[in-house]
Amino acid sequence: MTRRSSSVTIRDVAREAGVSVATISRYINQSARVSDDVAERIELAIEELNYVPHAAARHLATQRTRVIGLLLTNMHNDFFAPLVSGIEAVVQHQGYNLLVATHRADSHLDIQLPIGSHNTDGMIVFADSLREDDIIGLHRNGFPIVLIHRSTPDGYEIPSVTIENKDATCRLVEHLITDHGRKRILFVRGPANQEDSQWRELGYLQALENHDIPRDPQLIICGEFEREVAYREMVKFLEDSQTDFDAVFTGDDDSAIGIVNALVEAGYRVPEDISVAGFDDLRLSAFLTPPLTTVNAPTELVGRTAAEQLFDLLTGKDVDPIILLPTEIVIRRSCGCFV
Amino acid sequence: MTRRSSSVTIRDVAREAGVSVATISRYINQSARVSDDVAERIELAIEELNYVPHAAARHLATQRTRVIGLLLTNMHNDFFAPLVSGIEAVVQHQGYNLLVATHRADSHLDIQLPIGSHNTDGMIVFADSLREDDIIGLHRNGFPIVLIHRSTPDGYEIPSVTIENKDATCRLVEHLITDHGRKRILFVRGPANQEDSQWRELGYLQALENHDIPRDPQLIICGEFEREVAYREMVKFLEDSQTDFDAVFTGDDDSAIGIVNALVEAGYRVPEDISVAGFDDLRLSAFLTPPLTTVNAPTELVGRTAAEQLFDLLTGKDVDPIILLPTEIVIRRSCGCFV
DNA sequence: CCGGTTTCAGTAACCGGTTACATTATTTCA
DNA sequence: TGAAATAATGTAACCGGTTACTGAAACCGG
Repeated sequence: MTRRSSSVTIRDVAREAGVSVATISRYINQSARVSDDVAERIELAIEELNYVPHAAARHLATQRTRVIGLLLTNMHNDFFAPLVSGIEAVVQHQGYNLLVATHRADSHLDIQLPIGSHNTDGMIVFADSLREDDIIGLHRNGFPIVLIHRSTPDGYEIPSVTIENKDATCRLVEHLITDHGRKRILFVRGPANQEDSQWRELGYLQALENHDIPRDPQLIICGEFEREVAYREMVKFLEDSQTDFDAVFTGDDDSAIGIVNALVEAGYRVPEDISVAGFDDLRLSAFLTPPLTTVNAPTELVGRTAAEQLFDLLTGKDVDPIILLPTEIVIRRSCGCFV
Repeated sequence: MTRRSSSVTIRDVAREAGVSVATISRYINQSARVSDDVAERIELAIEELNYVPHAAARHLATQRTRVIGLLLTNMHNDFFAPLVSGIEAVVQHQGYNLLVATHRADSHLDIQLPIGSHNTDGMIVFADSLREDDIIGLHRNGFPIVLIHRSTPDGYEIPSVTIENKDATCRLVEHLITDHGRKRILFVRGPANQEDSQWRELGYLQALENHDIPRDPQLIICGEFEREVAYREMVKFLEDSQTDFDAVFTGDDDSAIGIVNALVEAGYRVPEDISVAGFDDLRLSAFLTPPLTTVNAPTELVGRTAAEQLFDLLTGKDVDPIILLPTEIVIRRSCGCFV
């Protein structure tokens, strides 16, 4: 009948220990010394009553949630496991909690964001999980944000952690050209509005240009960074297109898997007939048959770095506005090399 | 100087709209009708002031957080992506948020759990991420819990969502025996204290027994459900052991990848020389070369189901104490079949 | 026209912590 | 020895919502 919840509060503990609530609070938060005698009684009372502080009450009083948010576009791609893992490690180390949500930038704008200043102390925003004006809006309100796999909007200083895409892609495609003599290289692009995908496409085009290979729009198909989509598109390409090709560069490893599968099913040998290279270096890429030549993206490090940036932001430390993490070409078998 | 945060509160909105805070609250929560006139003024005031309700204050007043917790052992294995994805979908659909944390059952017990009754309305506990007495303790306090990949402790009615392990394993191993004539089947087990691993081992042993094949302790190695560990152990086995074998069944697909890799490196052909089969049917398993014969575990469904169970628990609905989701054998190429 | 509902809105007590300020006891040191 | 500094604790006002209770106006049937 009474509204009082069954949970034991700080006042119960205070009564049990024979001290004031302030003292309990100070003891718990170590915010001031308490005498040994009192400390012991408090310890006992807490034990006795099985007291657990009420998070919401604490958040309300302190105006901090000790929670940080992570906004992703989806969670089912294997790419996200190390990303979340890296973030989680830092968050846990800092004694914070991690709130995870998925959201698409294009979704109904008027609905309330699952995470934001109302329930987290700061957030990490992945790629195009949030519209630019929403990001700016939050930032303008002083809400700490770190962007990953997405650059800072012009004119704003929102820290961002990205990886080097273009140059590595260019060098890897050049590897296909110079070391394996490939000239007709199919490019499998990702989502149009995702920066990683755009940079990788630029790197691909750059490599062609560097070697005076004319670009052929026929040689670009769209895999959406999704294995199944890439597989389907590749099958369709093999059936419909008369365009011949001798290599495939995919903007992501996940697609590369689908591509290789489609190729093998169609009777091509990888890498003898067709060289294949990807981007990401997923945990599984080394174990594929043939092992996938790719670009290593330090995904867990991206997560870790972004989380650290965010905590620097929260503690008022200086924060690098832009962090560009290096990537590294990983030569394996799928391009044609013997390793 | 003042402690007052810069954020706008419900009282500001009330003043702006010329009504009381109660009315604002009622309007926002749709907990009672307000006249159209008032509704419009409130809407305007909220817009004008850019008001966002303070989550902690709301939680404190309602004694609900609208957050559910997910406790995992780690996050880096690809297995977790669909699991989390499934949970997240339901949680989002219910208008809740998802708090994710990792924890090991064996870690220092006295440290406060990252999630629990203090900051979530309920939680989903994966396998051995939490000690049995901690689970029971929380449950005794009336905290809603759903277990996944772990059965209910004896004598308690904590809902659990698990998958059928033993029978499917048995049948798959029998497939290796009867359809491919394998008799010396290596088993790669997972963590000793994980139930899935235990059941799969029982299924393996059952299959041997059904076909009068003597069990050989030499033919069991430990892969810990980790690709790299399985790889290393397999390499070691190939170097050290004189024991011959003609098939490998691994308790999980992740290990199977490492196993195949070790076998291929050692000059074996899969499946011509050695049949390989796994368990899980990870997204990538179909794309491996050769495609992996395995048992399909409905991992996303496990997540979805567990989340639904938890919400039933939260809303006082009847909850199945035990849900055992069916698994299905998936025959591909790695066992030796032509598909 | 009148008592009884129904509808809409306001007042203020609460949720369970934190912390500024006040108070008392204990040292410290000239 | 006594004034000042220090240490340990208590009191009560917050934090920003929700909601039980109350009151006023509108509505309704007879």
